[in-house]
Amino acid sequence: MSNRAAKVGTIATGGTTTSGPTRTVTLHDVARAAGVSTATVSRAFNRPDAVRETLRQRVQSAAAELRYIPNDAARALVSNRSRVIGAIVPTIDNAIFAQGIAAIQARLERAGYGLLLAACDYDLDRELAQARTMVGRGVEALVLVGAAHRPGMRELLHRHAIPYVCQGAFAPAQEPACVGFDNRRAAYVATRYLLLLGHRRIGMIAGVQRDNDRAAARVAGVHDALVEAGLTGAAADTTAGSSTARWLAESSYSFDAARIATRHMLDAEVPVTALVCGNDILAFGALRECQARGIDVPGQVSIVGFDDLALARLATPALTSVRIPTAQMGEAAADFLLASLAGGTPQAVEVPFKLVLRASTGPVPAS
Amino acid sequence: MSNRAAKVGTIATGGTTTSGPTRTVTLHDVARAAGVSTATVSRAFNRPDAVRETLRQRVQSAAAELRYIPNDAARALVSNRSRVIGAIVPTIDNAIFAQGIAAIQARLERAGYGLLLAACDYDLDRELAQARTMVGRGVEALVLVGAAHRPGMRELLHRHAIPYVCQGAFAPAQEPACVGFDNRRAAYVATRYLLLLGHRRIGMIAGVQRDNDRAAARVAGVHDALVEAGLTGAAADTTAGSSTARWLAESSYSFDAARIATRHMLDAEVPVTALVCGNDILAFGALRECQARGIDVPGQVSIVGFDDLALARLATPALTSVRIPTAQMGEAAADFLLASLAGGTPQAVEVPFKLVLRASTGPVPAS
DNA sequence: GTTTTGGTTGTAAGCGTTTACAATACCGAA
DNA sequence: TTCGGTATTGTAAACGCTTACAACCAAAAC
Repeated sequence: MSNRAAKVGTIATGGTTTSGPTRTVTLHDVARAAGVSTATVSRAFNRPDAVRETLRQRVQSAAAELRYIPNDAARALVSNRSRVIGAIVPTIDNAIFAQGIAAIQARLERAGYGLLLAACDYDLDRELAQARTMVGRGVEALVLVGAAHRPGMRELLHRHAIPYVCQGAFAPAQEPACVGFDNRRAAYVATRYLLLLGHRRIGMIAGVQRDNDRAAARVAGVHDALVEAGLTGAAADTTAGSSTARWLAESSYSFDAARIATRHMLDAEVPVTALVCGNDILAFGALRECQARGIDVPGQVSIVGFDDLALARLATPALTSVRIPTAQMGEAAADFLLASLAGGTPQAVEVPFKLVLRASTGPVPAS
Repeated sequence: MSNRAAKVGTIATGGTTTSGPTRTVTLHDVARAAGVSTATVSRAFNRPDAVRETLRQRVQSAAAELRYIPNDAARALVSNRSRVIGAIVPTIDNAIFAQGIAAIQARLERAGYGLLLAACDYDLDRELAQARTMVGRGVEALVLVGAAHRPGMRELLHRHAIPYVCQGAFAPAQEPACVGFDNRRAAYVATRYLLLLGHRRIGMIAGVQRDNDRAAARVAGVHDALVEAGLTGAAADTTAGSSTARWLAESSYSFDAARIATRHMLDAEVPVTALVCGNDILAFGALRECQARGIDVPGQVSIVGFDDLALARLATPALTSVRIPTAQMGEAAADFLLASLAGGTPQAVEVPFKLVLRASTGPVPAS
């Protein structure tokens, strides 16, 4: 990148005239104004102790006077360091990701890095295309969400020696560069809780599994618990809609879609008494659908969400949900990258999740 | 920016070996492989019709073979175009801004631009510092939130001839480059509604006004309506805590802070029967505080929010709130910038707001 | 007094692209 | 056949900055 037209204005007088945009102020201009070489100016900024106090001061004031702003494009070109890191998330408009991005941005800013952001809308092909663009733009590292990506992604990152970290899923076996939690176990834990409450007819409203390993892992976790409890065949297909997976409905992550999915589940021959949802949005949809039908939650149906959004505790009834430490995860992801850039080889980090019990879950109804 | 170490690997064979990162593939490499000059390769990419079909093909396949990715830092350096736009928002972790960012990013991506993002945490000094950094990084344009900024901001943008747009506030008189709505009028309309319901003791839980012109405008809007109704002196100080502004409490945008502010307002000698809140987060805090005290909403106190977050309609009671078309606003902001970059001089655009009536507001209690 | 050493500063060579400008090739017209 | 004109292509000069290397200077060491 580089500065657009800029300003030198009145070099001679050095006055702070408020004239319009003029030529860009370059290292050269500062050097001339300070009466030194460009090398000295560069050093004065990058390795202050390598230049004599007096000169440094002269350079600093000349730079300030001229309102010099270094051109990072030139700097990046020669030093091969852009000081920018990229992040590609499924969507920005989901508090989970927004919080993660916020944490990452804050951490990176403190370390002097900028954040280039893109949303792939849960489309891995698009994710790869965006990654390519970002590599072209010179990002020094990349934050990705989830452990599953197109094969080309690994190759791209590898060929360009770009450090990266997969956020939101802890799967060191599959992907050593990850920071997250065990989605499968979290879903398992949530389901176990329902089982403990006596529920046997447990259904799941899951997110779309295609291109989403977290959604798939959550389905697997619920399945694990059900199988363990002898409630479904171990070989049950976990593809939504398959004849063997009556307990599972897939839905896009939208409130209204979730209502529809819930409707189908509620209309089944043998209605469920509990619902595990792939995330809180889905859970709210399920909750609303139940309420619209006059089904009491948790009296007749218990609902468990996932993500523990801020609304979870505000809803009525307050939603039982799996809490993820998003900010902590974002910080850890940023630290992971920063460590890689510093030449280290950071280890995968697992953050804890926690099932937060609230009012949307209760014992299985007597009937 | 530029690519980090990369790959040439086996130029001779051109094979797709999966060797580790090697030298960066440059225009030169492609030119050599295709047997043409670098100029031709460059043209083949940037002005395809300026180079013969056969050659273009040769170049394309050579580039693909080598997995060439142009170095945007070099391109930016010489062409003075980074194809990156910056955005500085108060916070990413607020659905209002997240949605705006999402819309902007999507629109920019379609136009071939990247999005560099930063959050200033409602601190205008920090905003200015981040803007400087972004200018250094070479952003071609900037999206800001709100119409009020430090004086240095205008100067910076002007000197560097960087197009920008202020989002979230429509105030063409103060700031011609804006896309948003009239916060003051929106707050006025919300208050008028409460007045129509018969409320006379109306209070406001506002966001921190310092460094936040939207928050201040909303306070002004409520004030306008109160004055018009003869409910407070026209000269009333709108600074929270001032002796003349008993109707106003300021709070940071957090649920818990809002509860505290509400508590104070509720404890006043003459308790309010209605509360206008600076945003929905504050409204939820107020709602919760009321519920915790056994105060019925809207039976005893009516509450109006601002922003109409997704949770507004999910809360119990559902929240009456002012809806802002965030996505539309984001798109408009992006279009504004794109138009500026194309050399045009786009006009300020005003987007509509709408008071969405729900269950948290009702007629003033009989008492 | 001369040499060494170490700290400062300047010189200049790139970094990978774009793009004026020059050079060349090809076309049809005269 | 020759000439002007029009496509194509190549040559080479930036773009603004970092940094190896050389040059220099003063103080310390001999």
